[in-house]
Amino acid sequence: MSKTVEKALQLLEIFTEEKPYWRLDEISKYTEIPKPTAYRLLKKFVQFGYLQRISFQQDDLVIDGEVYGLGTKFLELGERVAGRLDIRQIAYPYMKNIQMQFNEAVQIVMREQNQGIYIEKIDSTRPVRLYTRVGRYAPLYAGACTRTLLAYLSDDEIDRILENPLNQYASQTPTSIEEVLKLVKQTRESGFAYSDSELEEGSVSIAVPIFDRFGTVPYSISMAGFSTNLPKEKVAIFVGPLWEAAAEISKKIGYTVPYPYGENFKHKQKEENRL
Amino acid sequence: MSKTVEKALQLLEIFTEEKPYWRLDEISKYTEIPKPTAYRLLKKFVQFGYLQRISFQQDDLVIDGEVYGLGTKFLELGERVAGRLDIRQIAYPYMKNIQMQFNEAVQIVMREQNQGIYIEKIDSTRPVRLYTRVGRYAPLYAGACTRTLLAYLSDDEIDRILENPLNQYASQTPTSIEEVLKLVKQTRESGFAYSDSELEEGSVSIAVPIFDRFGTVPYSISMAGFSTNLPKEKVAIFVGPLWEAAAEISKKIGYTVPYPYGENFKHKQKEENRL
DNA sequence: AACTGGATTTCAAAATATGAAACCGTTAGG
DNA sequence: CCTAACGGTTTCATATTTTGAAATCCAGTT
Repeated sequence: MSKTVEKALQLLEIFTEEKPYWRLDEISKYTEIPKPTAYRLLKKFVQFGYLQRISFQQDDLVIDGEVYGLGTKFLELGERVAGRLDIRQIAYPYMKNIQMQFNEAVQIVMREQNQGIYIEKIDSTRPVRLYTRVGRYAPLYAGACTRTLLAYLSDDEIDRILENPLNQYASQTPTSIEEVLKLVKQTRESGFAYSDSELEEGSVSIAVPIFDRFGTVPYSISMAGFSTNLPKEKVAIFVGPLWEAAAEISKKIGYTVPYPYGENFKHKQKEENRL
Repeated sequence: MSKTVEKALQLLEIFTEEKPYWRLDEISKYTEIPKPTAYRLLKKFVQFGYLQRISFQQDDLVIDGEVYGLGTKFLELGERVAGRLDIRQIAYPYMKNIQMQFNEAVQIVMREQNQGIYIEKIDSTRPVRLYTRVGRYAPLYAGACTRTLLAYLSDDEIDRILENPLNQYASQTPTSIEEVLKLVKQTRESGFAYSDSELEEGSVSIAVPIFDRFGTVPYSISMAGFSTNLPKEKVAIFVGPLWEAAAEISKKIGYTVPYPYGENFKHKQKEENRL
């Protein structure tokens, strides 16, 4: 059912970061959708603003050219989605504060079912710096920010999520359920997560949970950079300010219990949890 | 042709700022698409992440609830579109500078065929302040930022654009072609545009053009606020810094001719233009 | 003038969408 | 505890749409 729409939406999927612009016959060949069909779909998407015909004159991009690319309608609708995440406005000053202290990238990740999504970021201003992207999805089991989200789910939910196969993204991505559970346990005990080369080779991040009024952890806040600047031995230096920020943000979104910095974390966990 | 996809995309259009969340049978009634059909379309959109099922527990929103709303996929793709507009990175520091000087909202608008679209903004921090939104579309004939874009098109293009009917958005929206042309002429002669209550009642904005390497005006930069803070008599105070910023930005995107501040603007216009 | 690499259009066959009606699951009311 | 009401979901025969090979068009080349 809805095969036509499905085909249409699959067509949209090819406009990736890696290859954002396509000509009709490339699309037709790549997707194996015959030219006339692809043509008609593309035309509809253009009509609605989801795609645009673009061309490049040197570096400048001009509308109505010969290749297809994502349209500004996505900007519009993306902003509309962003608008309802008022955590962003709340968190921003605290993020800025941390970024100014350490000049590392700071980001907020939100849980969305079995994934995390970056919903706000501030980049560092170092000449060589890590880029994170708002809107990027990441698995819950790898990387500090998403693992923080995972750690504060119930054991049952964690099990359910870990039923899906684990991908190896970089040299230190945990590749077995046991490894993930061990890291989850660590996070629960220490109250923060540390990752090095789990999602991206050479990139390190430190994350702590943000609690909402129900005591669940819908968001995490993290710092990310390279291991030279964020070595594991110095974690304590960074975790403190992150906790402060997370505590303030949690309070503003309705968490009434005192934020369980470090030591206290452990007995926050439900009794029946096995980890 | 592509009726099915068309219907599907029309369905997406109902998720507006005014009514962002819908239940299935509301959708069915409102769009007059029978329930099973709407159901199947919605399901596909959810599957691809363009829509989400959401519910509200007090103020918090929870995934997998009973109403449909736009999905975070739009955040992702919106950021991707934003990424290719590197004018944003270039312009941001200059925008910030102006915002700090006057504490008014500052925005960059880009021309996209017959419309303008807000692609970057900084809000003022005043207690009562104007909100602009990135991703918002505006007509070229009304409002200072878009009229600046209009003014630097050729007469022919202006005529073509003004063939479309003019909407009245607020008390001062120009409602006849003559009015628009008069304002265009003013803008061309003075090198900036001023608007008061053209798009939104009570809101004022002042805009100047940003030139690219071809000498065309793909963007404009503007300040916006309320008439108490930005009265017409004091325009000169604001235009200067805006020109400075626009000149710097223009230079950075490849405009090699000296930026034609005020007086010089007039003879920049092509000879054959009638205005 | 002929060629080429693409984008469009055509049209009958084939696949898909359609929607009235039935069904299901949860909540509300008596 | 039963029944109603109200959504969401599924069914299935019919009707509409999609489909895509081939033909055509169009704008640069050669």
